[in-house]
Amino acid sequence: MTFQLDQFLPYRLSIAAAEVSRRFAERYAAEAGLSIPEWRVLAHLAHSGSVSIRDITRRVHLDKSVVSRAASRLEQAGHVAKCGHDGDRRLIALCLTPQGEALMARLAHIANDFQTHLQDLLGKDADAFDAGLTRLLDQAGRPDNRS
Amino acid sequence: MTFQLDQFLPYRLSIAAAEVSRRFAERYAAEAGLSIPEWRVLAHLAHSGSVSIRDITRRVHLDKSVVSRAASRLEQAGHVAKCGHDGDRRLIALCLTPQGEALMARLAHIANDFQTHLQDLLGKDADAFDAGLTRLLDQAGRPDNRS
DNA sequence: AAATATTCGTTGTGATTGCAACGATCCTAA
DNA sequence: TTAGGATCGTTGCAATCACAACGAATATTT
Repeated sequence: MTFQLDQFLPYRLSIAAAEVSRRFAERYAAEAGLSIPEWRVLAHLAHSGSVSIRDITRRVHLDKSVVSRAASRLEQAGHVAKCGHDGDRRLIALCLTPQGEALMARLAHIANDFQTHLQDLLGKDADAFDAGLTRLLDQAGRPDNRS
Repeated sequence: MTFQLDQFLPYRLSIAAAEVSRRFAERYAAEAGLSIPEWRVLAHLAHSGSVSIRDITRRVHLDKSVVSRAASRLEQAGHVAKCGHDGDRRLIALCLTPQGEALMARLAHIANDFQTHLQDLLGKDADAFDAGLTRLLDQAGRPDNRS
């Protein structure tokens, strides 16, 4: 039974993802000193308006403790404000401050550039690659409701 | 400037890789109680014969401290033996024990099944998806010589 | 309404990671 | 030959993560 690790899809996928993330993280770390969780929280807030930590946790694939601490750091940096939620006092409504919006505008530009760069790199395989990702992600979200 | 995190390629890639790895890790953790680094070291040894930690570090995309500790655990579990290298006494020659080979035979079967499962899931996009991964990985290995 | 269960965000904890020393060994050049 | 530098594997350390426990607030059940 032969087995070649470097032809094994989960391995290749993992290395590719780590490398792509590392490269992109370099850029927004240089721009704003953000960690990966901080970037994700910020990016999610950018197109979701006011959201609770629970919502972010669910949509952004991070543990709630990670989101909580990332949100605190973002708040301390002045990018995010924590307003109490109206109806449910357990919830916290996170939203971007004007400063956070300005930062996110710059980051969105960087992100879109990076995405374009990747699509160029993928060339003719770009569409099928993305379709494949969709299939893997659909399968992922299916069975467990993530604790 | 609109930005949708869940259409952003590095993010999608990262989630997909994490999910695929998690699923596969479930299987070999159930079979042998291995961590991801331990699995990678074992899998690399399976088709590389006797190798040093340095070699594994380079080919398997893990820090040398991680490889070192994984190798120690594998040795303690009896899957791997550390023989001194012939010419260079700085190097360590890692190789599978018979027990390690037997384990790896079972794991190779599990891995190949999983790979087949993923390819079925990808369907007609499988080839292009793999080609895309190759492009991303080629780009990755290019510029820096990884410390 | 009272009691119980569930959910929210935070915080504590053990394990793991990445990075930087460190001794030991080997290589290179004077 | 010998001194200076490079490389090997290990280990120490700070930062981070996953998971559990917790108080507070809300839902649900009786």
